[in-house]
Amino acid sequence: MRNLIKIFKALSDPNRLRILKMLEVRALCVCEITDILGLAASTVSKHLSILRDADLILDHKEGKWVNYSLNTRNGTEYVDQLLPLLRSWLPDDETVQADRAKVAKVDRNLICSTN
Amino acid sequence: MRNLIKIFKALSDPNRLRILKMLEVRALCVCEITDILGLAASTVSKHLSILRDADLILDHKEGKWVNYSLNTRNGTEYVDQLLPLLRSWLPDDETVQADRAKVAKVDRNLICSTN
DNA sequence: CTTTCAATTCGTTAATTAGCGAAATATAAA
DNA sequence: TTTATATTTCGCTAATTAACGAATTGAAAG
Repeated sequence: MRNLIKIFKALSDPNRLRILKMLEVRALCVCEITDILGLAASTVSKHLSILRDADLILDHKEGKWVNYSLNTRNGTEYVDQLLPLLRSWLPDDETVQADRAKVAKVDRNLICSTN
Repeated sequence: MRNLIKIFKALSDPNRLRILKMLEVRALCVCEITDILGLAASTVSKHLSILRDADLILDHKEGKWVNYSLNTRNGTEYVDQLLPLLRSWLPDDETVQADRAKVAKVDRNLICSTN
């Protein structure tokens, strides 16, 4: 019950849903997500930790970046069943579509650092 | 997005999950649920209104009682897909099992009023 | 070794939420 | 009509949470 509640809580925030829908396109680092959402980096980091604690996403370090990706096929029934559902949902949401258009264009070498 | 968030928020509380799992057994009135959860009636009423606003449950008046039931086949994709998943989850949860045992025994004519 | 920069942690604030009891509604029974 | 009872609404309090900026951590580059 605790785990399930943790997952539903993680899914109960619009910015976190936006992150998950962006990660359906491809893995992203924190500064790319921060740029697209337009939030403080610390806020995004917190959102990502909540999604990670719920086992919805995975993080893997790559140099000074941390890449986050969807935790598909992670072996826990809740996540394994919810992520495919989420993938089929919100295809026409304007915010989601705009976010995805940005994901396609974003270059982390331009976005991060040089500003 | 708004609707989906509303549903996930509704599912993010242990007492509300307990209510949904009880309603899988049969429809219940507010005082039966109140008795099983051991909360104030006003608190339970609020939980039920949150579940109803998310379209997860339905209410139908029957005399002085209000019966609540799961909103299966309600035609909205989120609820139609989530309720069956929820039904398959938490079968071994101790609290859920205890609640269901009480549901089987509860008689609203004994529980409510006469006390 | 020092600097740079992505990311995280910490402390604070504003907003949301679960809980309660008291008061208000609404229906059934007397 | 009056009384009893199931439910909801209201006002309050304690706890949780999302947001920010500042400070810290950790890896890469100079």
